[in-house]
Amino acid sequence: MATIRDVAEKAGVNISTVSRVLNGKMHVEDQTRERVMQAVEELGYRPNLLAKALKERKSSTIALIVPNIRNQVFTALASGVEDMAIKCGYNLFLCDTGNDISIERSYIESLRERFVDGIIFATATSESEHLLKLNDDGFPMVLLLRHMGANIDAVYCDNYKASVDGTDYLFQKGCSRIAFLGGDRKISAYNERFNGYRDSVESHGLKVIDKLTYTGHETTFDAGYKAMTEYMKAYPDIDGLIATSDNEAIGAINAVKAAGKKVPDDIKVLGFADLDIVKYFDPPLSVMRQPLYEMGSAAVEMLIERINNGPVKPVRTKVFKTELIPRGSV
Amino acid sequence: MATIRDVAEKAGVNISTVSRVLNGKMHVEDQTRERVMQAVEELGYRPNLLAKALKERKSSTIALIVPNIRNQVFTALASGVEDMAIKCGYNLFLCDTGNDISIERSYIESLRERFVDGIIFATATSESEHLLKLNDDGFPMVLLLRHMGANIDAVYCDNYKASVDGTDYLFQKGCSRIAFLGGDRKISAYNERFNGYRDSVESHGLKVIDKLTYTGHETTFDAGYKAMTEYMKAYPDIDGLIATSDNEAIGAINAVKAAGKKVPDDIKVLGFADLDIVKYFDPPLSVMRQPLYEMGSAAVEMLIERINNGPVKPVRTKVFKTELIPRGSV
DNA sequence: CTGAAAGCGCTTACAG
DNA sequence: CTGAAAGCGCTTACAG
Repeated sequence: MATIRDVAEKAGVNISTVSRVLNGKMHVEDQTRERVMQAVEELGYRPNLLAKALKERKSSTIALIVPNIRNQVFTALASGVEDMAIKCGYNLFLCDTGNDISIERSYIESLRERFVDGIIFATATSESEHLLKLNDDGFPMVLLLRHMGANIDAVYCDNYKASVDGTDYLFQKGCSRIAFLGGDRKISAYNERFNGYRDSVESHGLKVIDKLTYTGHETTFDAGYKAMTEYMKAYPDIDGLIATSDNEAIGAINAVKAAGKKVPDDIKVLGFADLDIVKYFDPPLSVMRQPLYEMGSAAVEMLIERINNGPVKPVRTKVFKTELIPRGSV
Repeated sequence: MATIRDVAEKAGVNISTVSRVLNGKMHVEDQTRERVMQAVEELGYRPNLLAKALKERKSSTIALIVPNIRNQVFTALASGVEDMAIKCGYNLFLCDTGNDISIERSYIESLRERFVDGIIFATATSESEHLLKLNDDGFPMVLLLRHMGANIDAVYCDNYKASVDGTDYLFQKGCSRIAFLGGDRKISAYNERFNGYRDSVESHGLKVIDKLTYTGHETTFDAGYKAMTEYMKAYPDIDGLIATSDNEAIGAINAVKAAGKKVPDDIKVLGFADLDIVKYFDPPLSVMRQPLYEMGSAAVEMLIERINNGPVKPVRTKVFKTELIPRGSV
């Protein structure tokens, strides 16, 4: 590989001049520029970004940390993050923690050793003290999907309102006995969605159906199936379900079918996210839609702003609106 | 951040000694090592991997290039790639080309500027001349899922045999009029699956049903829906379908249902991949299973071997077996 | 076993 | 507008 030295030699100038031409910061005489560019061309010169980064103390890389990339929620997020990162001149490291906090820690360590300019976390829980600490260190970071209160930049959606609206919608469609299918309360999104559900149900003078057994679970198809099966046993009069994830909603629908009941006639089911596949199910899943791709893009924009401006500016949050997408399951 | 110089000073040794302790290559006296490690500890020293990479000409990063991360085939692959990369001490760049060859080119350029040690491509087509060239340059790379003939390391599955077996299976289950739902023939996997289908059908003395209109299409739900709808019109006696992707298969099943027919009673549908979600559909999708996660891991192992051994060794390929997973759709 | 020095390929004050 | 020099933080021959 040709270096800046080779280019300088070929063009008959000093390496600093080559650097100036390539970075376009200072005025360089047209003739000189021409000669440099020609040398660059002829040698097929490509700058060594490692050297540049070492000197500039800026790598133009960012990282996205997710708990499980095979969950389509995070895939959609990753897609938005990746596209925007590239658009802004950054390359993206993908890190999958598998929900293991010690793996997350070691990711953070190696990413800092690589001088990534910032990190987007889609893994925050109320127990993520290491994230608080990282933020206090002034390291550029943005929480995505899940927040930790007011001290860290974050992009998420209006989970509480979405859940109120979603539950109200089920009532409006004739449900009178609505259960909630949650996720780990240590995750802000799930906690807020529970609160929204609870407030809607109580405002209708009814009682919450939420077996706290499911508090610690993951939002998987199988968890949804299992939970719905038990709900139907424990509360035979259930006629509606709001799930905190599409995966659980689909699993729950399968459980309803397996029990010989019908969706939406016997039990209406509302999902949360609008993953790419859910409209192809039978019945197509009605959801509170989160604009995941756009949220991913927004997180990158926020992160880059933080990278450029440093930790001085006030903490920012961007809260996306959810949208009810009525389909066949309600 | 503390540097190696700070550590050396604190420990009262030369920076080269610090380097030796940290890299553990040469013998260092126990006392000296102790002092160094203590200084490292006290300062919270972390090495600058950019500087290390610049000096060693090895970044310990690799990249995965996919056409569309939102297609679960590539998510499953990425999961295997990421886990194995981390296990081997590499960080992973994720690059999504959106099937745009000029974006792929610019990814390759920036990745080389970042001195990634190698790249895994899940994007190869018969028109990927730039990949041929990169390989000729001696750059470490592995093709994943799709190969380009014998000159580049590759990991894929036995598409031809899988397709023969899959089609035979449909015959065995009583089908006599089996259509094929393909993908772009410029992609080795799709081409080989067509060939397998064709040979099976012809060995039964029957004719291929494959509207070449679909040759250039993407393997999406909607493409599957549309194609199946037209197939049913053009060939009302169709009683089986082998799809080259799960997405198309699901779309096709929906088309069958929409036409008032039943799967599998009227038309049997076989998918290809075994994406995480397909067993939750109604009916659950029968598939030829590709071990995507394992294929991703294997590609990393092959790539790292290539990185360590250079371009001298003969080209290697690893071909995974597929497995028939019978479920409800056949 | 350890130190002093050179160098990886850049950028950027500092001169002129 | 351009050049010469220092330095980013490491590793690794070269001496001793």
